[in-house]
Amino acid sequence: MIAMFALLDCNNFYVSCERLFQPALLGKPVVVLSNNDGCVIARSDEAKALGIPMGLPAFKLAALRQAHPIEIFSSNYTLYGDLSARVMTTLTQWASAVEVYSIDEAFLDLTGISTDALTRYGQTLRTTIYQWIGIPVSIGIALTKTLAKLANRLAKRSPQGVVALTITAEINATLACTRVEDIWGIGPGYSKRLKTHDIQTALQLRDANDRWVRQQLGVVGLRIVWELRGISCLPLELCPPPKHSLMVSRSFGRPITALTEMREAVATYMTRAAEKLRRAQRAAGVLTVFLMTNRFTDEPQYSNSVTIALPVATQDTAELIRYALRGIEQLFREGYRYQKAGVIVTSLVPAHQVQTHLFDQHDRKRSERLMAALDVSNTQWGSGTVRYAAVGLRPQWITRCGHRSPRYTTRWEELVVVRCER
DNA sequence: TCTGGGGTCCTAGGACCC
DNA sequence: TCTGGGGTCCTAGGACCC
Repeated sequence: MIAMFALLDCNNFYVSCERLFQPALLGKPVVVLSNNDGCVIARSDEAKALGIPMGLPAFKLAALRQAHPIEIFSSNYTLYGDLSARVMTTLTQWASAVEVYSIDEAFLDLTGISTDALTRYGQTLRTTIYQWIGIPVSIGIALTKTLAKLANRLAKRSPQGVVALTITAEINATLACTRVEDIWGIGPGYSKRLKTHDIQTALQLRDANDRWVRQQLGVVGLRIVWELRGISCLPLELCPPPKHSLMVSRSFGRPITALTEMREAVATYMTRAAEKLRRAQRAAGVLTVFLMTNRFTDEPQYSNSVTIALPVATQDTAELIRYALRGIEQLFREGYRYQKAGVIVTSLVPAHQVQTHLFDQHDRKRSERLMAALDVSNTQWGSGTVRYAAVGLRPQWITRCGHRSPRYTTRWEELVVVRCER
């Protein structure tokens, strides 16, 4: 049986999440900003029509807002994550296999559905998602993931929101008018190289010589070419492979100059990373701490990192904070205005398979119980209810999020209030 | 004043081994 | 004088993704 893939993508996902609870925003230009309200990471169609590009620094919106009533939101990942989970859960009822590819995208296995029924199937799925959750989606269907991605691009522009790309003539026509940089997996580097060899379109790339492609773009590029030919090389990944690394890093709301504040920030990020580790049931064997000044200014620049091999892999917040602080003290130099810091944990191992050693002083059982209690408290009463003193009491450097909407679906005290008047 | 925060995979080259 | 060949592991860096 010939495999068939669908790519379902939530339209302007973050904007759609905001609109779900503020329907008055429908039809208006809306943007969502990155962490720290730094730059634009999601745009409504109306915002795109105004020429607002992805990644536009937020301060450049001010001029545009003089002329147009653009609505601005800070990122509200709690809300987006919850709505994403609802979409993904719904999908599992619709396909034999679902790969959650990102917060707003999923690949579906549609093998076995007859070719002429594919579009109808997609449309029913799309309607269901909109009725049940309220998020508009686009669906592209084709023989390979890479072609499904292209079909999805067409679907976004089609009124039905669903495109099945199964007829050879249509595939060829689509590839002929697709630029190489719009192919999934062809980034700026590869597309530049392809263009110097006068390969401009997906069709030209598909028909290129295998050996040449292998030499120019490696096996990754060759897989893409085969996928464009309709030969599936990228199977669905049904259970996400365990993570190898994990990072927590934020820009500061204002520059940090004092070590005391830097210590608080690093302890805070380390706390968050330890929580992520425990949720994933992993322990970290190596810890990297880094800091940097703002590279967009003329101020003196300094960035550096230090990597610490932990004697025993751990997921204990206190222990990790201890090493992280040691690291940051080593890195910190007076006289700079720091803009960002972060922690990366690597060499992750399953938490129950940690290799201890003879001289290990740490009471691992006690630590496990303590962390469990910490997590239960903070889940029940809100993040940061119980915390280590190192994170500080009232941080002044905290990430900006001046336009964040309520966490409508996950916090009782932030529920939507409906008033009925008679 | 103000420019995100996560991840993955592949490759080349060096160290080391037999 | 003449100095192999093949393998593994690790790391850094580059490419890509959302």
